[in-house]
Amino acid sequence: MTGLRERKKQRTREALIRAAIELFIERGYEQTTVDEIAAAVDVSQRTFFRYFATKEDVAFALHDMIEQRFFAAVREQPPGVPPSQAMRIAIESTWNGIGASIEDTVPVRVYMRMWQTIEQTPALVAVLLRRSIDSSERLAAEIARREGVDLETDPRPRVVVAAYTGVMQAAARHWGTNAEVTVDAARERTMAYLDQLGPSLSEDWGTGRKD
Amino acid sequence: MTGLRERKKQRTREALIRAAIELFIERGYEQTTVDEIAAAVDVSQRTFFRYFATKEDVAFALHDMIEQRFFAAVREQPPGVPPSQAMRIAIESTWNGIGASIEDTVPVRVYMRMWQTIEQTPALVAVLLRRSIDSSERLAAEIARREGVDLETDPRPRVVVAAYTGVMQAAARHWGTNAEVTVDAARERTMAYLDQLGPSLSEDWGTGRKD
DNA sequence: AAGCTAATGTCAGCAGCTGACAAATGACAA
DNA sequence: TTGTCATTTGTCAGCTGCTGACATTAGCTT
Repeated sequence: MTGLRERKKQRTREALIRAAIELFIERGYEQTTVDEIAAAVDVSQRTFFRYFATKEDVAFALHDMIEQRFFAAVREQPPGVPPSQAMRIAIESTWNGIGASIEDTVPVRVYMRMWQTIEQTPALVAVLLRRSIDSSERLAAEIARREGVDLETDPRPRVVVAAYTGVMQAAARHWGTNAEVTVDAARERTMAYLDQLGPSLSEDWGTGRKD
Repeated sequence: MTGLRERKKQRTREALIRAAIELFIERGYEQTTVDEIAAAVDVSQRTFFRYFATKEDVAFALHDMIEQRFFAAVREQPPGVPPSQAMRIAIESTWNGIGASIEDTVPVRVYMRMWQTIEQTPALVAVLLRRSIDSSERLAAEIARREGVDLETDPRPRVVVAAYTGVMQAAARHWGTNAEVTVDAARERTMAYLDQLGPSLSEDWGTGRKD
């Protein structure tokens, strides 16, 4: 189907991802040199940087694949489903299909461990959040399209998206710092947090306030 | 009052901040080398790194001062004020007192321009967001304390904070990319976004949806 | 004035990343 | 099959952010 050249490139790319993630998990992101990753795949350092613009990029390769699925899930929601619900459903379905997204490259357990490595590495957390801005913008555009409102004049698309991604990030942070997380646990935690969004904004939390 | 040594250090520090920010605004963050900043203050590069651990840190020096004020404003809110309202008030009051926070070091207009530089520099955006995680955590702790709930078992403190900071970041992003922003405009934009939080989460946006 | 300590300078070196050019390796046609 | 062409890879040299080690300077103390 595709030429030998294409396939070879694809293989090199996946090999770099696997080698990098293995090393990152094993000895930490900052403790791993690009030279080491390149050496593990028997490729020059310069070649690594031709596949990935930065060392960070290879750390997010799996994440990128999964995110693609999420967007597809949002687009699949029939019109009429309100924004917050569409996002909720897409989030849940992405969690459920996470295996299908990456299993060709790496088992899911490896992804979960890489995720923890990300959460525990400040430099990677920074990059993660930066990337989520771009995603948020794209997502807001999709919501605006669905609802037939103008993204430039109506703040609501960006606001819902901001609130949701903010809450999701908080959830991810929470389970990302615990030991040995399963997909199920992560999904549950995420959904639980989302369910709290409405109640948390209400005036009265209805608990014994100490004043 | 304080020794000559102390004062000299303080002066060096402020000189570095001023020089750095001037250069960042003028020719961009990435286009400015640490050597240039150090040279502008007539100090060795090594000395720069003794004042600021990273080049990024000096870019956020002003931001840090203002954030301190924000936390003070939150703590000043009397008990009984619900979390979302306390945050709202503190945000507004921080905007109003922004001059008092930094005017000793740099005029407010310079801060606004530096802010735009940050927003337009992906690497700095990343750092900004990473820092906001730490702030969020501290803020959630403060909210939990005010409301007398347990931060570890009750997700609501982190969820409100996440929603609020998510929305604020979206607002900042919006005005941070426009040309020549005033404090007033920025504050208005921020508050407008926050006001949309509730409505945006409601099921029906009540607009002509095209389906 | 002498001695102590904190701040600064100098230098050497590592890691991430890039440009330039040469070498190797698939693709494709004669 | 071979020769040409385009793409990919390797090599090398160099810049920038950042750090450790050690020498030097400058403020503080008695």
